[in-house]
Amino acid sequence: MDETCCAPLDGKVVREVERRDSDVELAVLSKALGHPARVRILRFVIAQESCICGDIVEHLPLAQSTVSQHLKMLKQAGLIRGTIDGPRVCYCVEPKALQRFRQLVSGL
Amino acid sequence: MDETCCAPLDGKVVREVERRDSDVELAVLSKALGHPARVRILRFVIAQESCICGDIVEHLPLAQSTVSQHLKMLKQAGLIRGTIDGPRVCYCVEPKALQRFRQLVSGL
DNA sequence: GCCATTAATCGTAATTCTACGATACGACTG
DNA sequence: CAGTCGTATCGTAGAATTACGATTAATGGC
Repeated sequence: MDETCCAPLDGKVVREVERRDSDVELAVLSKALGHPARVRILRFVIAQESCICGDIVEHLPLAQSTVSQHLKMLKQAGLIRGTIDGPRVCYCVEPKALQRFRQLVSGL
Repeated sequence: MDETCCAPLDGKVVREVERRDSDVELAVLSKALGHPARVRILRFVIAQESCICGDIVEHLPLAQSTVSQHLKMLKQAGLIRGTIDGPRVCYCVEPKALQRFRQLVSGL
């Protein structure tokens, strides 16, 4: 076995790595909300607490395909989740991700 | 005088406009932190509380011109301020903007 | 099974971002 | 006043984002 491979990291190194991870984590979440349409979508989803994609499209001055793209980005960042409900897709917020975002921003 | 011009808005309209403004406001701030390098720069500036541009460049694996670009974006979003200090530029955080960002994210 | 409905994906054009080296600019130093 | 140091800006190439219409895929009703 290679001693250096899995040797325990000291506290300083651990914190260093964690900090860099959280740089990326915060950047990913921030980027997801880096467009007004996505802020609006997220707020709408939170307000409605469960909402069908079509409702979001109606609520925004954007094409269905564009909204779908924005939803995809929010989903990839982990901020929302989409569950299939018959022929529709029901979107809802992912509270843990939102909480994590709050935590990271508060911790700045 | 045109009555419709400066007529008082009713509460509903005011809240509507405020909400849309804050969509953009949150998007602008989020976008500024939508890149790991900028998160790292902001954290560095906060940690050092006052720091020379050159120190930031040393601290990141990026060219000086790239760092300067990122600083410009953070400045344009209002998150940092740069004051000229002799031949150098001293960057520091803009606490009000940071506080506003926290407020907007908490309010989601 | 066929059709309508709903949402995702594809293709594409225009714009913006990211990174770099090179260059310009402003302010001290000798 | 010439030179140096620290930053900003310019030019540019490649990647990513944003928007749309057209198409595809999946589901439920007839």
